[in-house]
Amino acid sequence: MTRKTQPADVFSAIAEPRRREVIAMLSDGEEHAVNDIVLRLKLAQPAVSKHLGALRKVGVVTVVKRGQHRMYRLHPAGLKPVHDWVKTFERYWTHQVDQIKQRAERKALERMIRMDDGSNPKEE
Amino acid sequence: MTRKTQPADVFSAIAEPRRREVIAMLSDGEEHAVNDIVLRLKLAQPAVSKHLGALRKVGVVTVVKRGQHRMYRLHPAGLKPVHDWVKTFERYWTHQVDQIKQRAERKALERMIRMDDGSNPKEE
DNA sequence: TTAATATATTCCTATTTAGGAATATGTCAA
DNA sequence: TTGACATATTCCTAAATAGGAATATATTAA
Repeated sequence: MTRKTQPADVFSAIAEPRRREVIAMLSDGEEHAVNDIVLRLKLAQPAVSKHLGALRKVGVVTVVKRGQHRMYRLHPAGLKPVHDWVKTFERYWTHQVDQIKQRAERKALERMIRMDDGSNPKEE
Repeated sequence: MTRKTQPADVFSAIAEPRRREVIAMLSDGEEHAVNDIVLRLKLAQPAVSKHLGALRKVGVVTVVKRGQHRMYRLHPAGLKPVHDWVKTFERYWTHQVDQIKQRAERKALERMIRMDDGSNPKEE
């Protein structure tokens, strides 16, 4: 897992494009041996093991020993924190965008009229 | 923005916890001056400017000059790539989990019976 | 113009971390 | 046991990057 310090949270874990590739490959819901991933993604074996270790540490994949292979499988629940976080912004690109923008613009206008430059931390 | 090299994509941009705090603060949909954010999040001003620069570069915030202030506003559409990506896994933690698991286990069993150790890249 | 305020940028440094090379560990087959 | 294969780990190095300090830039006020 690239030495000692690994992404501590799932947001950092998925920031790595290769790890998203690994996730994509595992998103068929099936088990895959490390070497399958090595061949498919054309990465070095240690690199794959490290990425899988990182994903495992944040709960995005699980592993079982099966013979001399370690079979990795996606554990999608590990991605739920990301989903929940970004889902709170979903409404912005659906129908409520206009309302929100209008509210913001109205308030901004108020501020301009009042000449309130924000140097007083009264908003806190 | 922390020197020259900045997160090139939105996944890396939101990996930073402070930047998610900035996003949270802007998620009221209104404009905020840099100094508002400095005061609210208790970060140094250069740090905030750098984070805002990173978020702007990936399209998560927009900025307008207003007097001597730069007013930043959330641009939620910039988060859509993350949303779209993670949304493809939504089904896993809803109702279809069992079907997928069962299919995976059936296939895994086939592999075991065939003693297919995966050393032949026939899956490609 | 000068001073004050708001923000951005540059330089520097420390930390994080991805990848390569080599090696270690573990499992199976002969 | 020995050898082949599968995977993990360690060591090293290079790149990315967060933050601090100092400075630059821009805008407004006097």
